[in-house]
Amino acid sequence: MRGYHYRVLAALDQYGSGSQADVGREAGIDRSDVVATLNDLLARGCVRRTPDRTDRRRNVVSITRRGRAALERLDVGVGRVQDELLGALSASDRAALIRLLERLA
Amino acid sequence: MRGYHYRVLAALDQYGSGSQADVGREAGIDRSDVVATLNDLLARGCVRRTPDRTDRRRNVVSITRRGRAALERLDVGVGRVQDELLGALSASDRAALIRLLERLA
DNA sequence: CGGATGTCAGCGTCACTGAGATGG
DNA sequence: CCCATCTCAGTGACGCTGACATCC
Repeated sequence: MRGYHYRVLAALDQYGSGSQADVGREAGIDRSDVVATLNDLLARGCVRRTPDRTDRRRNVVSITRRGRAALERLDVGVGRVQDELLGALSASDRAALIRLLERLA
Repeated sequence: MRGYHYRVLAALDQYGSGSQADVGREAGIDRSDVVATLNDLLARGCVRRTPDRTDRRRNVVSITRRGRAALERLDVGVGRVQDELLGALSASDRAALIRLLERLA
């Protein structure tokens, strides 16, 4: 899986089901790229895509049990990489860096 | 111009002339990509590429007057973008962020 | 011989644009 | 009518790999 898959799964986990456009906005991914990413995740059984009957333009996307399990594994990996990347920093330095970056964001 | 062009010009300005492999190492760019980047810069008259007579495997790359002028214009633009990006931070916050990032690097 | 250099072709990822069809 | 949504095709930038010929 790539960054796009991780971001989509994380967005679905955090914000719950939504239209593809919603997912794109939450994950910071262009609508065009959401399509292909969801196709991949669908092939892996990580998400569901069901037409919205109240608004026939939309698909409602939701995360599956497999998707949640995959997300947990990815979180572990991301945490490990993050610890390695930030290994040179103390806990308070790490917090300071995150605070500064959040202000930029 | 793209990031690669900027990084090559900046490396030549900082470290002086060198082989293409040197430039790549200084700018953090793969040897393969250095070739195409130098071709572009050559077409713009920003660099020179001359065979090294003491080591016939090498080309010696150096920055031209045009290249230095281009680099100065790019520096201005980068500075403006940087000020905009970091606008939310005080001077001391900015210094703190840079120090933390340098430790990661 | 091992190792460095320059070059080329190709691939994967992220990010964006433009267009079209459908529907609110 | 305007606007949102989903989809597709294409492009650019960055970064990397593998291969090859050449030369130290």
